Amino acid sequence: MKITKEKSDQNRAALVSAASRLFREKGIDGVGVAEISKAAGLTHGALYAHFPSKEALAVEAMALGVAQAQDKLFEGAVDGAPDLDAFLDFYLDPAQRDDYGGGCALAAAASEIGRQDTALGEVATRSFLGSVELFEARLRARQPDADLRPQAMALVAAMIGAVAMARATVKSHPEVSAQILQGTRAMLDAALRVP
Amino acid sequence: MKITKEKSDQNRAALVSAASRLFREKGIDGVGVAEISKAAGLTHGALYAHFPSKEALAVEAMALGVAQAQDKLFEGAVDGAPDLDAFLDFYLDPAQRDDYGGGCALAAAASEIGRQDTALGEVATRSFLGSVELFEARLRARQPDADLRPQAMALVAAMIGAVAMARATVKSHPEVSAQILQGTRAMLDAALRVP
DNA sequence: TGTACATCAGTGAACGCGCGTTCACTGATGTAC
DNA sequence: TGTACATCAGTGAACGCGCGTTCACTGATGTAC
Repeated sequence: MKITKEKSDQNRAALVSAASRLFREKGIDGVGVAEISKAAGLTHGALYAHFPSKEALAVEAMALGVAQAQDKLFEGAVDGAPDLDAFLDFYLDPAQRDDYGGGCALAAAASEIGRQDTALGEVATRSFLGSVELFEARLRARQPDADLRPQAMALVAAMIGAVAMARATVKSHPEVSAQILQGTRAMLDAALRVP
Repeated sequence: MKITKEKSDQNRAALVSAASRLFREKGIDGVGVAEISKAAGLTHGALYAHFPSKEALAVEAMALGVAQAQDKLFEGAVDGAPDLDAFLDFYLDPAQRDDYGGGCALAAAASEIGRQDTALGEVATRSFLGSVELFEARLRARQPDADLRPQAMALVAAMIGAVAMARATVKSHPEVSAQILQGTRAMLDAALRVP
């Protein structure tokens, strides 16, 4: 049966939201369209009224994850400048490591993105560069003239790699996992500290 | 038909080798037992004469990848001390980034390991800690007394994260991908340089 | 405002397909006498 | 050394299952008159 435009939009958003959470939790290959649709309170057929394919849904789901992360980043913003230290505290906390579904989409999908279609890599790169710019701005406070882009990229990649490796190690060696996060926090602190 | 013990051992090794390469290329969920068996010159039934499940094969395949990486590391060893700089050159080179099947298993599976069974995380952690020890030994040359473990862990995770993100970005933004590798190389150089 | 009807989001059965795993069978190997 | 036979790695058909996608159908919505 046909439903109101408003309800249809809600359903679409519910699909993207469920996909965003489930893809991060179980990986893109690890969850099917039936499970996503069910989580959104629909049947799988309805999914194809909104998206041409699972892949197209994955791209939108990744974009939502990115948008949510930016919202979180600018939550504690003062004068438009986000609180980078608070963000690092949040990002490198064991709670974020253990929250696949609500955590960082890049860390959750890091090694899968390169194997998926280019559109997903496009969205992932945009998200990555968003963080890089924040780091770069912070670095510029102590080295105003240098080309700080590659260094900022290295720091963001390090942060993402830390969460990915912390997740890979936590089941068998929880103390190693914790040390990865701590060591990375200290490394980023040293690199970003304004003297 | 029954075959010689020697041939059987060769077939088993061929299965592990093919699995190691294909899992890194396509992800563990992205390749089936039929494809692995075919690549090893066997049918899928034979796989179950050697391994109880696909998962058990994945653990051995990861262990092989780790062993190969260590062999590579100790190739250029002088007095038992591997050439860390040469290893970094190799690891952060675009060629390694583009060689999923022959490259680093941790970078290829980073975000998948945590979702798989603990046995795989165990092997991955062992590999990770192997590299951490090398980095730690190098760091100790300039700071003999400090607790350098967390810092060494952060550097190794940064290196793996760099390759994972370089792979995620290379299709849509090759210049970003290259800068991630360059920036990480420079960061590791600075951290490891003996004054 | 009331009526007739085209629209289309959502349903659920069905599609072909490939998955991981099982199993009866084959037949050369390797062993026991 | 020669013969009889148990072993077991490998084959290939078959298992049930879940996958992504399609499609005929439903029926409330929203529009045209």
